[in-house]
Amino acid sequence: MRSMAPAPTESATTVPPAPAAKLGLRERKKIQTSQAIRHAAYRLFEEQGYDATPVDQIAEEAEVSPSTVFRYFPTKEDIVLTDEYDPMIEETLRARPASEPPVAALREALSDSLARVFDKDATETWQRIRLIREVPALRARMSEQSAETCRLLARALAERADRPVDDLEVRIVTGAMLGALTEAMFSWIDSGGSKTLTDLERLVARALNVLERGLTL
Amino acid sequence: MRSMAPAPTESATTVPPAPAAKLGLRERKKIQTSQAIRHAAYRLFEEQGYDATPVDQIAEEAEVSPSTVFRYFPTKEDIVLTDEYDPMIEETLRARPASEPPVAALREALSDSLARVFDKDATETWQRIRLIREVPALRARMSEQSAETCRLLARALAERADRPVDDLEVRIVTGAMLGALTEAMFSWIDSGGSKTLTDLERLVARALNVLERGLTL
DNA sequence: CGAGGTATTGACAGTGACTCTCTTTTGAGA
DNA sequence: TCTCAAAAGAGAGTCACTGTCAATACCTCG
Repeated sequence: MRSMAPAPTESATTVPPAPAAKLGLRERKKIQTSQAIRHAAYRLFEEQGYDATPVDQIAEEAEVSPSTVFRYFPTKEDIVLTDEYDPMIEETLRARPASEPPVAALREALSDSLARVFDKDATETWQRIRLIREVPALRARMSEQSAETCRLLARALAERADRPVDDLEVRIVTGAMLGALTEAMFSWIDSGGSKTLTDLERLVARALNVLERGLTL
Repeated sequence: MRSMAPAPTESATTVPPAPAAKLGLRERKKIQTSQAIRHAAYRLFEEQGYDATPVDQIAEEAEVSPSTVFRYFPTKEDIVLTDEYDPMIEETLRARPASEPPVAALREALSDSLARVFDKDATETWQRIRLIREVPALRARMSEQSAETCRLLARALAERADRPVDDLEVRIVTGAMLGALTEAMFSWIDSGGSKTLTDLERLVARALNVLERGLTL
C-alpha cells in the first residue's frame, strides 16, 4: 500500500456483448481474467469479509497465480475500487453551457452519469458501495480517489469560469461539492432499505439544494 | 493498517514544563518515549522520506524496540497523525450561540482553535502538514480522521439546530464545510512560501465566504 | 527499606500485502 | 509453422503489523 499506480488498462468492465466481438483472443482473455478475479473477490468478501480474505485465496478462487492478481490490481483495495465514472462525469460536466452556475451544472452532469453507472451493473455497484462504506481501508482509499475527482471537477469548472485551475475559489467549490455528495451517498447506504437509483437522486438533489442555499439549515 | 485503535493515552504532547511536575516517573517516561519516537521519526522522514523509512529504523534511532513503537503508535501513520484539535473545535463550536448560522459559527470556532493549535508547536505542525500533503497513505488516513471530525461537527450542529444527528441536511453541511476547509488548507501548503497563521486564516475566511455565497464563483 | 504486584519493555515468531526477478507459456503476425 | 513479445507462474525478499512470553522497572504497602 504505497504509491498509486494507475489501474491496468481495461476499457469495458462488465459488458460482455457489445464491444467484445472485435477484440483479439488476448484482449478477451484479459477481460475474462480481470472479471474472474473481481467476482471471486466479491464472493469471498461477501462470505468472510474483506480483511479476513487474503489475496492468495482470491487468486486460488479465481484460478490464477497470486502474482497475476497483483498484475491486474496494484493493490487489494483496487479490486473493489476500480471506478470508471470519474472521467465520465468530467466529460458530461464539460458539455454543460459555461453560463450555468457550478452547482446547477453539476446537478445536470450527475443525473446523466448516475443513471449510466447504475444500469451497467446495479447489484455489483451496490455491493461495492457497501464495502467501501464498511471497510476503513477502502473508505480511506476512496477519499484519495475523491481528491482526484476533485481535481478533475476543478479543471472543468475552472475552464468554464475562465479561471486558473489552482484558483482558490474553484478548489473550494469543488471540495465542498465533493464533501456534500459523499455524505449524500453514505447517507443513502446508511438508510439501508432504499437502494434504488431514484432515492439516491433525491438525496443528491437535496445536497445540491443545501449548497445553493449557502449551507443554511 | 486495519482498525482505528485509539491513540495511547497521552495528554500533553510537546509541553515539558507546565504539567510535567506532578506526574510519576512512569508517566514522565512515557511522554519522553513517545516524543523520542516522534522526533526520531520526523528527523528520518525529513532526511529520507516517509516511505523509505522503515519502522525498525525509527525504533533504532529512538533507542527503543520496534514493538515499543507499535505500542505507542498503532500504525506508522499515527506517528504523524496524532491530532488533538478535533475535540477542541467541537467544544468551541458548542460554545457559540445557537442563533448563529452554521458557517458563521464555524468561522468563529476556527479562528479560536487555529491560533491555539499553532502557538503550541508551529514548526512541527508545519512539518506534519507538509508530510500529510505529500504522502498518499497519510492523506488517505487523514481523510478518515476528517470523517470523524465531520461526525463531531454534525453532532454539534445538529444540537444547535435541534435536529437529529443523522439528519441529511446536517450531514451535507458538515461534509461541504470539511471539504472546503481541507482544500483551503492544502492550498495554503501548495502556496509554498506563506506559511504564517494569518495567511491560513485568510484562506479559511475566503473558503467560508464561498460557502455562504452558495458556491458561486 | 524491601517485598510483591503490576505496568512496560524487548525478543521472537508469525501473517499478509506487496515487489522483483526469472522462467515458462501462449497468443499474434509473418 | 516459426518467431517474437506479451502475459502468466514461481519463488524469494521486504515491511507493516500482531500476539505471546519472559525480563525489567516503577510503585505501593507493610
